[in-house]
Amino acid sequence: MRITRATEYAVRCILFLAVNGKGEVVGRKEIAKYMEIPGQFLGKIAQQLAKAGLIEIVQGAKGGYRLLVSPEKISLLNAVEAISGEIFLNDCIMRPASCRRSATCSVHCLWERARTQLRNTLGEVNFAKLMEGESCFGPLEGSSRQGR
Amino acid sequence: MRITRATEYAVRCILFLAVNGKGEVVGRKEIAKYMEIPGQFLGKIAQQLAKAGLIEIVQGAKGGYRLLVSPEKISLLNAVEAISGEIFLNDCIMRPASCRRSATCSVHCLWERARTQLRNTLGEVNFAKLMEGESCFGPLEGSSRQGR
DNA sequence: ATAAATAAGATTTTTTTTATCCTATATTGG
DNA sequence: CCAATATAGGATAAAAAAAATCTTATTTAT
Ligand code: SF4
Ligand code: SF4
Repeated sequence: MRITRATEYAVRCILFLAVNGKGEVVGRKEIAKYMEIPGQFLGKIAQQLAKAGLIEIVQGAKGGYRLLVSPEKISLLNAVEAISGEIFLNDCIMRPASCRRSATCSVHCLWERARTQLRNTLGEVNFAKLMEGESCFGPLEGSSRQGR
Repeated sequence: MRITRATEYAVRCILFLAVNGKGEVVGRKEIAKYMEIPGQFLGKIAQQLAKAGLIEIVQGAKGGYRLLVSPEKISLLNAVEAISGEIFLNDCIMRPASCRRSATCSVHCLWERARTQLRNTLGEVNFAKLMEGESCFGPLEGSSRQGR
């Protein structure tokens, strides 16, 4: 029940690009160095982010990555799912046919609820917020009170 | 971002024991057959459930497993964490020292929030509810409105 | 005693994750 | 145009985690 390292790296990468300004090209090595990401691995991750339309890859000397979408329009969920694919918590949520009980299983329903809630929480915060660091404090707007 | 098969099996096992009644000994093979769990694998899982104090293992002929705790006192979270250990969503939540940014990182805070929320959701439902199947419908008592 | 059942440790197999290697390609600047 | 610089992209390797099974030992009912 963990996000993968690749996902964590992707979040850091987007965050760094966001801080440097949307549209600004930042070298892969620079990102890797500052965000402590294995350089080549970042390359692979960038490919997926590009495929998801979040960044553009600029080749050649002075190449690097450029954020295509405004930070406030990228949610943490977008970043996570761009790398790991849609979040399901259990196989039966992804493919109900994988378990013959799924239609009537009350546990199944719980997973579904937990999943929706998790996705909502991650979907509520965007990278503009994350840059500011404000998301640490107070309740998220639009969400009913929950923890902290 | 998935629960493991072992965890899913553990949940099924407890559910089956709960349906058969607390204190009742049910053979491992019977559980495995009805709940479609690889028999020997269930043995391993049972060891962990026993270590967590949820079940008792009864050896010998007519042996099997016996639920030690009332279904209403076992939350889904208890079952999950008995097998997978405490839920953290990211390494930095488990060991803040693993990332030097953790003290000031706003993403870190988000993971913390998501984690708390997830654990709360799983902690709110118990196996008595799951047996009834009621947990599928309506909001969970005690929780502010969320999804569905 | 014997048969029936699980325990427990070791081991194997499979899958996923993480990372790197290598050749190709694009871009900049002289 | 050429050389230097950087990333792309496919293949592969290494490591870790998950899933399952094998083997021998132990326990208990009859
Ligand atoms: S038993 Fe329920 S929760 Fe488990 S896999 Fe089947 S449908 Fe999903
Ligand atoms: S950057 Fe933030 S979220 Fe990522 S590991 Fe470090 S503290 Fe955690």
